[in-house]
Amino acid sequence: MVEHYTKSLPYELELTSRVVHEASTSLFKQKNFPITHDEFVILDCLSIYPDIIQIELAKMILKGRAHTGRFLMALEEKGFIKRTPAKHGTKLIMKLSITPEGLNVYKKVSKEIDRHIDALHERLNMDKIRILIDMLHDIRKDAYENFDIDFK
Amino acid sequence: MVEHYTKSLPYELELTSRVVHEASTSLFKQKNFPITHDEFVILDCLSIYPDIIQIELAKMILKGRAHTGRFLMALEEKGFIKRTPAKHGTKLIMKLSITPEGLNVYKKVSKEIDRHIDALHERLNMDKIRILIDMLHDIRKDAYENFDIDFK
DNA sequence: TATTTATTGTAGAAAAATCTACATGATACA
DNA sequence: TGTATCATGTAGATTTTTCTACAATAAATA
Repeated sequence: MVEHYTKSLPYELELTSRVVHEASTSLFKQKNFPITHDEFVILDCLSIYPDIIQIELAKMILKGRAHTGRFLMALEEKGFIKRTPAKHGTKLIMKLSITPEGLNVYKKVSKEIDRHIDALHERLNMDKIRILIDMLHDIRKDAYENFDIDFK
Repeated sequence: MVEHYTKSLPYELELTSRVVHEASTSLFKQKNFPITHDEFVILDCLSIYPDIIQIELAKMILKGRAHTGRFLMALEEKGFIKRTPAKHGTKLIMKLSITPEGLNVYKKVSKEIDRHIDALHERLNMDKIRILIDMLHDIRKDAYENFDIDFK
């Protein structure tokens, strides 16, 4: 039994996430990347799922639909993605695609971030990381089952 | 090596933390607790470290000093804590103490939260949790060593 | 054909989180 | 004694995040 909330796993997660977020922000600022951390996440998603639709993207990054739209707007204004009408099965959707400039930026930022993640992996041992990530999935599953969570 | 940032441990942490945060918010709302999640965290810290000073508290919860002051203001307005001048070694500081009403609320909320944390523990196995928490500490340590992080 | 549903764009407002700045009182120290 | 430092209180502004709302378009369906 854990005595205090601030020593519990959920709170430790919160703290760690905040620190990691701060580290990220600091890196993006220091390196003067032309995108934000959130925008990078979107580029990463698009590079994995080239055919993802906006609603799915929103679910994936756990942001609201409108909010996600804003990120996309910003990315498009910067010329890093394009939104073009396309067929998705029978439905018409806006296909999100990374532009060549977007891909450049994405690769540049990725490279930098990979360096840090690799360093982390060297410290932490890959098997444990695998276990950890599985646990994180469990925790999320648990939360979704027991609480009313939606991210609209 | 992890191929994509959104599959990496740092990002998984971020996602999980967001979900947990949402779950928390949902619980506090549903149960109509008279404090917010952040305020609960502060009560928890105070119950562990009754002699903590504001600056240390701020560091502990990873918020800025002024921001922390605001939380304390709110808690004091609600009558859940008191701030009284006191000696801290040779220095004069404001001693933060939980009022009886504050303690009641803290206990009530704790009890509810413990139920959920216990449930999580049943699913996750205590040894693994220990390992996980240690890893989280490592990750934070890593971040502090490699980035310029301060939370002012 | 008329209505409903799905996907998206985008503005505006609101809420939450954070930062900057200044002030106070007291001790430390040069 | 004068200056620096520490811990604090608190206002105001800014930034970030999120939500609400409305509009448009096209496909599904009744």
